[in-house]
Amino acid sequence: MEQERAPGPDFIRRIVIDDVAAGKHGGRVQTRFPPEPNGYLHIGHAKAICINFGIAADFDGECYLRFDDTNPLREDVEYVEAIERDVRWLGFDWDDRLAHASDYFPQLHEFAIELIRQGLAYVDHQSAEAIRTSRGTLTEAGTNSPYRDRPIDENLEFFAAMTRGEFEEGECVLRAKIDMASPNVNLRDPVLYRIRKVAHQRTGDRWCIYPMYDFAHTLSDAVEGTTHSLCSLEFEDHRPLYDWFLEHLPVPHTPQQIEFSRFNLMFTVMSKRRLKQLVDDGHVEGWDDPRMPTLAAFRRRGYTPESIRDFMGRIGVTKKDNVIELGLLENCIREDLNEHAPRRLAVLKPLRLVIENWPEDAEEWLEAANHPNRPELGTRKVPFSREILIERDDFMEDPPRKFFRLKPGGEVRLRYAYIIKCESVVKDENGVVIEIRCSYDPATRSGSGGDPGRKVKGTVHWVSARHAVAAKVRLYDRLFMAPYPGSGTDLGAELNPNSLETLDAAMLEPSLAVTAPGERFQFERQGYFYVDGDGAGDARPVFNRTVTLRDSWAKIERQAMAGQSGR
RNA sequence: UGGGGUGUAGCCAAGCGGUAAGGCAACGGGUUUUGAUCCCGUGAUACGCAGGUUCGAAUCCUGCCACCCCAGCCA
Repeated sequence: MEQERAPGPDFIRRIVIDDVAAGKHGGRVQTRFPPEPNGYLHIGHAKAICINFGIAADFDGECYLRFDDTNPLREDVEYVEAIERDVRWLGFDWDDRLAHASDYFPQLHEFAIELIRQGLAYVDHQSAEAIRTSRGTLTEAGTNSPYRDRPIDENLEFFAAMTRGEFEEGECVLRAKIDMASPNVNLRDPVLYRIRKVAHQRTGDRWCIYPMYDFAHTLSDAVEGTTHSLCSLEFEDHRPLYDWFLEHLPVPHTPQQIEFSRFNLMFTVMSKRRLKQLVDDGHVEGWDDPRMPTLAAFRRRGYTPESIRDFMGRIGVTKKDNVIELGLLENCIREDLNEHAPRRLAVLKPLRLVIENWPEDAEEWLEAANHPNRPELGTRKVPFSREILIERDDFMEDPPRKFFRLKPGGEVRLRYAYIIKCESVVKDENGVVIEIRCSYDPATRSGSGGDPGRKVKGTVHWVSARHAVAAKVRLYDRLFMAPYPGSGTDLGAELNPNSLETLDAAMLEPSLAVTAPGERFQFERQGYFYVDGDGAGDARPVFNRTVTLRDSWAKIERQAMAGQSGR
């Protein structure tokens, strides 16, 4: 059944299928998700996680979580903890396959020496500046370093001295000797090792030289036994270098690098630099602010890991540049929550409504379904009384056509209760409606079946004023106004000023008085809400809106608006 | 004007020489005590463009165009 929607194998899986069939790598499949612990994981990483762990699972293989921790300057344990938490939350398990590039430092060092012995690497004493200028440009070949042809013994000696810490940072580096005239800039004698006299979060002061990405990553794959090294498109022209290392060193395995396009989301920035900027500039409250695209933020927003995995399955895996519409992601979480979230009544922006013909102190507990399409989820009771609260948006004194909510003289059904009629309105001195006076029809109680011919167009949610529970509710909208933000210089100018609306006077049905962080509900007619764990210190529960319900009335309003302004 | 990639509907994406899957969005209709859900229906004479090969091409060949990535002692 689920199978029907399952897309055919993507191009990577197709390659893996062929490899397994051909008995390549002994029929084994091993992948890895290799984050650098220098920031939080965002939803773009989720694609790589799903691909790597997903393919391993599909082929009964294994996937490592390997930290590419080769630059102690920017890395921190705070990030490794956050990354582990997020990968686990997404639903993946690496068992004992947790690794770090730093675990391989000793072997990597041996490989470097081996390259020197073969005359394929040399210690370059040029300055960083000199190395850059001699690299040439995209259209002009580079020039050889004056140190390029020094004897192997000398290189061995200098590299040993580098390792011992006898040179200062920047004094020299170890470079591969490949081809300074290569049209592929990555092959113009890339730096293999640089000196960094800083402690590493795992190896401490053991090393003062650290390997560069290409060298460390390739050989970590090879040592670990990776069969398919899956990465994003920007590493495509690093592949010749990747293969060069494998060709020239006595590696135990020869993994194959395959590149896919990273995923982009409309109205979202994904680069670590820009995300950090949002945090540092105070545009959001932190890396896990629910408006951020980090996994930690999606978690606090109320997204389920299932919905994100579903989403990743739907966007596919190709080499094509892509920018996904927000609608698809929202569809995924709505689909999940529609199925699983229990329904509740909650009034976000309350307006007092008095039922004049309801006895002063009487109350009635009405039965309400927890899920309209899943009776097995049971029912609960909600109290009804003379004074109730309805949504401000559900009343209009002078409504447009097709508004079938409450209006003067109009009738509407109160969800799970009675049909009421608006008899009059009460306004304050400024003319603002502050109370609606209604009458109710006792014959119309929900479920009573009385007078089946009696129908009203609209149904409205409500809460008994006397029984209601106050709550704090956060309404989120997209962080950016610009569909493709980040292209300009001023990120702040592209922000949506209304990305967060905090409501302090939301009123909930009493069954919501006790909730646990992490619980999800649908507030009927409004959206899905998540109980945030940051409510500490506040007696009231705090709800974050995950996503609204689809709203065809809003669409009609928008079209009407467009029709008015657009001649 | 070096090298590496990519171009199928608004957004994704199948297709791999035999006459354009699917999802999301959009639009129309039905059910409905959530204007929700659910259900039904509608979209490319056409696959970046131009030639060519072939009985037959989105799929093969040639040329062109557009877009993305690369010159960190970052990953």
